Amino acid sequence: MRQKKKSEFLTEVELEFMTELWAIGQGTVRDVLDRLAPGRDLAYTSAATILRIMEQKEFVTSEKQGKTFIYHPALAKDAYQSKTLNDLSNKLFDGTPANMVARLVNDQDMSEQALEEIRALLDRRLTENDS
Amino acid sequence: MRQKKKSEFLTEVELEFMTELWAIGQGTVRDVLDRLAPGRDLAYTSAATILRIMEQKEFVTSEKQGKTFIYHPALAKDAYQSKTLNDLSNKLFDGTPANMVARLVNDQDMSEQALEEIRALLDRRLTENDS
DNA sequence: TTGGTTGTACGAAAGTCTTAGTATTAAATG
DNA sequence: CATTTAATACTAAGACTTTCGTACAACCAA
Repeated sequence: MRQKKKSEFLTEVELEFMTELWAIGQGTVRDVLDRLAPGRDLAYTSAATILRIMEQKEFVTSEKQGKTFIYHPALAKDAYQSKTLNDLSNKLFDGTPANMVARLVNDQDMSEQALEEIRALLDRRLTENDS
Repeated sequence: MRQKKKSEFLTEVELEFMTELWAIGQGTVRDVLDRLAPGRDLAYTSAATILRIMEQKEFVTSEKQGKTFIYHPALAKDAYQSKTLNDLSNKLFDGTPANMVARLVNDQDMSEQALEEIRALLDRRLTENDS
C-alpha cells in the first residue's frame, strides 16, 4: 500500500508561484500570472489549476471576492526557508549546518561587506548565548 | 515541442544512492544497497535500475569487473553541494547567499561551538582578502 | 552436469507534476 | 435582454519518478 506522501515541500512551479505571493502578500490568479518572468508563457487556466492544487495541499488559502479568488500564502517565507535549509542540511551536508556555511562562504562570491555582516550576526548571536 | 529537461539535479532517491557512493568512493549495486538505512526495504533489481538510470543521466560512470558493474560518482560531492546551494540561493533567497547564512544562523539550533567555527571561518576568509 | 545463486536488461505499473483544453457560470456592456 | 468577457471546475495528456517482476546469462557447488 502506497503512502500518501504529502511532501511539505513546494514543487518547482509551486515555488515559482509562492515567490510571487510572498512578494505581493496576496493576489488573484491574474496577479500572479502577470508577475511571472517575461519569457514565461503560461495559460491562464494552468495558473488557476496550479493555485487550486496549492490550496488542496494547504500551501495557500483563498477568499472569494465577488466571483474571484484571492490567494494568501499559508506559510511564511521565513519558515519555508528554514524548513528547506534544514532538509538540505540533513540530506546533503551530513546534518551539520556549519558544513553548509563553510561551503557557502568558500564558494559563492559574497562581497566582503556581506561576509562582515554575517560575522556581526554571529557575534551578536554568540554574546546572546553568553548572557 | 518539449525540451529534454535534463535536470542537473539528483532526484530524492538518486541523492540517497549518490550519498553512499560518495561515502565509499565507488561500489556495486550490492554495496550501495547494503548501506541504505535499516528500515529501507528496496528490491535488488530496483537498486540496479536506479544506478542504471543514474548512469544514463551521467551522474555516475561504471566499469565492469567480471560480470559485475562497479559504479563511480561522476560528480564530486563538493561540486554538487555548491551547485545546489547556488540554485537554492537563486530560487528562495533572492540570489543573495548571505540571506541564506543569516537564516541559518538565526534559526537552526546550532551549537555554540558550530557558531564559533563559522565565525573563525569568516575571519580567515576576511583576512585572506585583506592581504 | 545440474540446479541454486547472483548479476544485468527490459518492461511496466502506479504515483506525481506540469500544462492546457473544454464546459460552465457570473459579470459587464450595449 | 443578448452577447461578449472573465472566472472557476473538471478532465486529461504527457513526462518523470519510484518500484519491482520477469527473462536471461554466468558462475559455483554437490
